[in-house]
Amino acid sequence: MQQLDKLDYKILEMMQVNNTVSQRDIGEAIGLSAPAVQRRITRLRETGVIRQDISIIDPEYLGSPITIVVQVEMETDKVTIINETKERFRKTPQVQQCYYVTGEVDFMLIIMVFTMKEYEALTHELFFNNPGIKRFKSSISMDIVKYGLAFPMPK
Amino acid sequence: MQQLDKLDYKILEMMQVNNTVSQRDIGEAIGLSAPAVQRRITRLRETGVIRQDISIIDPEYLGSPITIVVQVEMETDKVTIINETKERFRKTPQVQQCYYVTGEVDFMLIIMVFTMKEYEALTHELFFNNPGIKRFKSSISMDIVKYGLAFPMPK
DNA sequence: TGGTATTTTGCAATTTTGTTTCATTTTTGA
DNA sequence: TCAAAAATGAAACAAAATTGCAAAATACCA
Repeated sequence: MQQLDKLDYKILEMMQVNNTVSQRDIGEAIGLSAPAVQRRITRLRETGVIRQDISIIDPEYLGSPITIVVQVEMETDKVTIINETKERFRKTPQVQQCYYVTGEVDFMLIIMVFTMKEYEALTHELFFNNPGIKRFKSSISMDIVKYGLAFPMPK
Repeated sequence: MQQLDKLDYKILEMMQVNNTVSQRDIGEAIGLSAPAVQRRITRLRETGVIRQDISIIDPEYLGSPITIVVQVEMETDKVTIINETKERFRKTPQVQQCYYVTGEVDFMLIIMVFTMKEYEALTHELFFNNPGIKRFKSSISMDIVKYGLAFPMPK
């Protein structure tokens, strides 16, 4: 993907908040025709700038969701162990996000489950059954103050 | 919103991964006509089960994004102070997510910036200029292992 | 259990949106 | 300055979403 211009930024800015706006409306907002907008969106998707298009679901309507921020400390820095662990986290559906971080701990996880029983089982699966893991600390969320993936466009 | 049924779950399951699939395709996958799917989606949106529809953008294409997990500890538990702080986090565009958590710290933030200068300025704005905040700890992400908001449907 | 009211559904028609074509304009690079 | 490449808008086209309506399924109550 060659350099993005200001029009691309504006399109991304709109779509990272609402990707159901029509190309006509986007075009009107930024001063382009619908086909021009459509070509840009297609290219943004093909090149991976737009990585995914999703609905954000409010889990409150599906039960009593429990969000937990988990800090994971590893025994070792061995690349193979780290990579295996990453792969396991990636494949676990309850893990919404996983960051490999600097500092005292190695991983930060955002996990969502619907019961504590489910979380307990998950900790066994993810942590206790994994010899590479030294310890983990769970912080339970009492309030999801902000929830999204949007960020300000640079410059 | 009255009780969701299995068909709603399936629709949500599909759309939380890709909300550009056509209603016809969804209908085919779950055994409903396109209009039936459309009515369900409309209701899911109106009632807030589907909270938002967005494009996920890969910030790598816009510069050198820096993701930071920040743990924030407050001086006090006073509700007004806590609420003001929540509101500030909510309104800050660089804050992607904010969880109010149990344990040693009070808030967990996922922050994205494009330069350390920007982060430094942000810490002043959010933390140093806020007397309610006792201390904060930044963990810089070296690798975003997993990145999303999807979760497994219950049951 | 039987009957009625309510809701949900599919089909067909309509409307809106997305996509393609093509000639023109703009930008790029030599 | 000029030629090649890229991007654009208008119009035509295709596909998707939406609406109206009658039939089927479900829920409710006597």
